[in-house]
Amino acid sequence: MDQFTLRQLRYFEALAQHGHFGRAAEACAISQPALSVQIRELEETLGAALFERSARQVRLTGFGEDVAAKVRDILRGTDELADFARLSRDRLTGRLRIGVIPTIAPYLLPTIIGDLTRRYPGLDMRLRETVTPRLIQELAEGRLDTAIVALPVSEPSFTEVPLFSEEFILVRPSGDADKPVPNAETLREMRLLLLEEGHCFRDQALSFCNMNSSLPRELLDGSSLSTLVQMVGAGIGVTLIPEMAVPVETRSASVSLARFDAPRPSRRIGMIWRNTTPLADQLREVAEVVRQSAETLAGQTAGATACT
Amino acid sequence: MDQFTLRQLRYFEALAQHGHFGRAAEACAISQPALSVQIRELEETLGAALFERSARQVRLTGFGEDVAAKVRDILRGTDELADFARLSRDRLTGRLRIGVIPTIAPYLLPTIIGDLTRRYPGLDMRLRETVTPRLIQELAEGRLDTAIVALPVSEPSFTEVPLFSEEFILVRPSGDADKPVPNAETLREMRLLLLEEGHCFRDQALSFCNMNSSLPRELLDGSSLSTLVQMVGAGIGVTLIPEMAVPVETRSASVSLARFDAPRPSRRIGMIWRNTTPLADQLREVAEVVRQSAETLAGQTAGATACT
DNA sequence: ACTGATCCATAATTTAAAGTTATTGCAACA
DNA sequence: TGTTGCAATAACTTTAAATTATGGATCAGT
Repeated sequence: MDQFTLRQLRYFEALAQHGHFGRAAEACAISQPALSVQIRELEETLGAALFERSARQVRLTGFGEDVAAKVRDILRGTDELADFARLSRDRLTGRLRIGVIPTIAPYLLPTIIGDLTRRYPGLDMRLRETVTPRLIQELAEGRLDTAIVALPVSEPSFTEVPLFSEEFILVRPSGDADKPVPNAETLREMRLLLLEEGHCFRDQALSFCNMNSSLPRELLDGSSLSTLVQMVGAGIGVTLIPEMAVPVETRSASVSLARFDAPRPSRRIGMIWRNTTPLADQLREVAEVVRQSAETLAGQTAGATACT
Repeated sequence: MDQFTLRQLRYFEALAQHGHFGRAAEACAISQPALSVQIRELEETLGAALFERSARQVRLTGFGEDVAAKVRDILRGTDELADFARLSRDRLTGRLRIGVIPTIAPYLLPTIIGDLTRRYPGLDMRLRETVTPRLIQELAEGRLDTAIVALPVSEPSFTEVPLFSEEFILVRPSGDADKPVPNAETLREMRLLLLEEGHCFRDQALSFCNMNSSLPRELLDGSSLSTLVQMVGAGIGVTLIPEMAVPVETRSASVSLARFDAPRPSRRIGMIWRNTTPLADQLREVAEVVRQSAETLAGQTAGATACT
């Protein structure tokens, strides 16, 4: 009899309240002897009598009263825990840490933050924007719950679900508007402005041109799509940006936009999480919300990208 | 699986701390499968995963972290309860409600309060002074833990332990100092001042004179021994006071004291408590402390009562 | 004072919970 | 591609907690 049990504390509270073994036992839905035994064992564990049993009534001892106060606190704590668990059940709750790559975050987040907050009130959403390798590392270390990145990631310990695809749009100085749209080969001959190393979008663009990322090339690296578009506007070169970035990034710059001819370059965006995460079910829901948000966003964007 | 157990919460805390089933199980001094099962059952009870088990580590989920905080509170509460019980064990502790009759209280209490406080530090002593019938009622109702009264009480549901006997001292106007000490019969002819009805000492005094308490008599009732002695000093009559009251009550009054000849009137003072009280062992200790206090007091008093 | 009713404790037994050892299965890593 | 580390599962044993039945004390009413 090393330690008391919660069950004993519940029985104790019932007996303290009813002052009667039979009725307290009934309230606990057990037989009277079961209650007697548990109370006796609790008293043995604590080393002192909790109740004084006289012929007509059962009442708390002074010690019992002190114990009752502490027991109340403990049981209220367990009730709170049970309530908390019940409220959290089958509901995305608490903290959700989402990582997003920089070439998606500025365009998608404003929409999905609103949608997710509406869908999951009370959710403590924490967002992190950084490049894919960091997201992968933080996800693996359990410092993120999920990430929105370009697929495939091909980490066997991660689950990937596709969200949507987006094309790459050519951004040229406005004077080039009437020139023919280059294909992958001709694009290779042009001064192509790209994001600095580490960004997956840089590799995706280079891959479209069949160029090796690590080869030393004569290109200027920008730290954001916004910068790249500004540089194009200044006539320094051309660049590619993902479809989703078009409305935001070309709002104020005087550049011309063009879709490529087939095979059009594009990338697949998806959500990833650890295979082992217990949030998988909820994350699938989140993915669906994000997919719909992106779809809506693409619809609104369609007009702005009527650029060929 | 209605509710979780304290055991599960302790295992949960261990696993949260160690992040490893094997080591946590070792810390809990159980086998690893036992821990696995209890954690699984806790998760089922709460309705959500508490840990994410990946190949190389076990870590808390967001939900698990929230639960861990609440579990900490609960377990600290149980620790406190266990500590409290351990400290209280085999030690008179908490509240002790002692009733004392008015013809004892003023003389004995100053001494025994000190002695008991010294003997049981931290004891929350609560004293009540009233007449025996009330003490008996409150004791029976559980509103007192024990009482110091004149024996016998002869309540079958109470245990009595004798503490000491004390003689009744005759108090006469100082002018009567040289008169012969009356016996029970001659005392009956004198104007005897007594406490009002309800005080046992009144009955004891009348009993000494073989007088019936309820008979209409020409006597003045005082509400305290102090008043009676003052009245005697004013020459209104004579009275009896218990030995123990002598030093206090005759300090400033000009009265003469006399012991009776045999058979000397006296009364036995004792402690009583409910047969069912779980404090019986400790109350026996308390009785011994009180007995010794009274003995010491009687020794100091002896000189002042050298009055015959 | 006997009698019946009330009520808690104890005993014997059954049922449920928790623990054990042995084994399987999955990932990670060399 | 084994090998290893670690948690899950299975089969079984032990311990804990329940049940029903019974006993003994106390109080109330005849």
